[in-house]
Amino acid sequence: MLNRVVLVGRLTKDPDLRYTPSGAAVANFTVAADRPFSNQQGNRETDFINCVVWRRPAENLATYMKKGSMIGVDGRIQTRTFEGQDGKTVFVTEVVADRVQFLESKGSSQNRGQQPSGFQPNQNQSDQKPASDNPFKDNGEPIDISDDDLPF
Amino acid sequence: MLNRVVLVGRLTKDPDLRYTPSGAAVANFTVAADRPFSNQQGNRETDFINCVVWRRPAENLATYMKKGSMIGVDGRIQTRTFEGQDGKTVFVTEVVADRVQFLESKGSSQNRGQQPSGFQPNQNQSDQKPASDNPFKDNGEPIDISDDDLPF
Amino acid sequence: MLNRVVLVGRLTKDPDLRYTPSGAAVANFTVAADRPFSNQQGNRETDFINCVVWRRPAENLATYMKKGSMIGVDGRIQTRTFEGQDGKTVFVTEVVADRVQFLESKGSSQNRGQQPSGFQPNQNQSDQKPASDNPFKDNGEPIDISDDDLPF
Amino acid sequence: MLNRVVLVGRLTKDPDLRYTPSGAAVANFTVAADRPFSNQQGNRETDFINCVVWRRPAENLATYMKKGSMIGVDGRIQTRTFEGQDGKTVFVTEVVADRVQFLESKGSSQNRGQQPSGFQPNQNQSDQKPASDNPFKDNGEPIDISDDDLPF
DNA sequence: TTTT
DNA sequence: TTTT
Repeated sequence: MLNRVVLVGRLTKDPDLRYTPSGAAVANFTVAADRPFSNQQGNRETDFINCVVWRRPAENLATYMKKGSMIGVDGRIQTRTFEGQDGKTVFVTEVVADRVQFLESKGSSQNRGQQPSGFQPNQNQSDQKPASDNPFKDNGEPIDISDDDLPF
Repeated sequence: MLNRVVLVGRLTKDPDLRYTPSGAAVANFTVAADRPFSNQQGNRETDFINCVVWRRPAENLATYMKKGSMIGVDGRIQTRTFEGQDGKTVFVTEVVADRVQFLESKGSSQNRGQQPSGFQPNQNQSDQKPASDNPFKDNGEPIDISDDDLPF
Repeated sequence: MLNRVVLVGRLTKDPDLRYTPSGAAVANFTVAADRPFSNQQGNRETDFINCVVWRRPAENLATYMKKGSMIGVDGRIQTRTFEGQDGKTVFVTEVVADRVQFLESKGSSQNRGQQPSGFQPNQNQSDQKPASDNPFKDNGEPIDISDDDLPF
Repeated sequence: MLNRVVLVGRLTKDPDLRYTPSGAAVANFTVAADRPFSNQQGNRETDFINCVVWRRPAENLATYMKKGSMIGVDGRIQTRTFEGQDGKTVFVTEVVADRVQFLESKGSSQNRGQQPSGFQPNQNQSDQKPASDNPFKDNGEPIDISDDDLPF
């Protein structure tokens, strides 16, 4: 009856932006958050937390943040199940972000080189990623996500 | 680099208390947290969030709380993987509780009847649960949990 | 740029419900939250955290919760200043609740006796509280709260 | 009984590091956190949240972070009172940090010019601040803070 | 007493 | 100005 999560960490990959049949934007992303203390072997571990954000913040995230960018997430834990390809029920635990805070735009050097540094939208994605043979993955076209997942 | 979770909800079952080979107590439990708003079909959904707590609070949880008890959890999200029985890697996302707050001891009527209400430890579990044929599950004996999972 | 608070504790007094000139409900209340550990003198201290909630949840809080009731609060810290009666600037730090969760309805015995226990609205407040000679305090009439404080 | 705060924002001034009579380090600082949405007049407001951190993290904060640095704070709300200089009781609400996360070391240009950019400790504070005539303020000597405030 |  |  209360369910609140706050994360600060880095994106493990570029956000994956898609659209529901009804046109709602949804972005999936993973936050890598280093644990504050080291384990018994003396090294610090990292949690890789799957997150999802809907609508306008989803589009902003995909525009401004990329692999390695540091972000803050304010949201809640959601659990859901779906039918796996082998017919088995798959259990998913993920964070639904109410708000995403951009904490760094991942400067020039890690920016795939040719990119000027600074806070520029990644408009021409065609320069940056090889064309996908999945026509639904990289061009913002509707894919098979149910509108039932919309949080509000 | 920041990773904080706060939950309030009810236990979906009695906490599952075990011990590592080195004798550290660990309790697994699931918190059911109703979402505050209803979905498009007009009904409220629930998230079922797997949690783990170590050491003394694990023993207290198993002693005082049971299926249906309302608790608060202050912790962090942890992700880990293990080898499934089919050889595949299983990904787990769960909450490691730093602190568990007892908000209700689940009063008499749901207390399997014969129990007096109030805040009594569940000492003689033998009255309450059928004997398990897994000798490691219900008597607090060490089972196969790695001490590597100890958070500190 | 991220600002999140979660509290669980008890109301130190009945919520104070008022209305802005434009008719928006606002309730002030204080949450007593015991610290988890005891101090050097061996006793546990308590934090008394001032909170405010707006609109419908404000009215619900005033209807269903009272002094001693346990609640959960999900919100953010707000700071503001105002001119004190001595002309000095007063600094206020309080929690603005986005959501308030009722965790207990404060059972019968503490319920001013004549009240049946359970989850009944306190409709006829006139039975319960002596009439105030401040006409603005107990009858829901507009008082001097600025609409500027409205969070959204 | 649960009391958790997470903040991300910028320091409004250099952290104020002091020591208790028994030698425990304590740093006071204020975090400026912009609200996510704009008010009715169309501008975004900011909350200025007073915080305190003890021991080693206090010294690290004072060493590595300064006015304008972005930090994350994981802690709890604390309220306390003290006798004001006019004999009146003063009420304080502040955040006690369990953990402080450095999110930016405040690069060169804002670094008072002569400082090389990067993540260097501010060792020779004498270059940066005018000598104080209060011998207790800038040299790490014990001042009048009670050890009673120590959180653990 | 306020940061970018 | 403090709750159980």
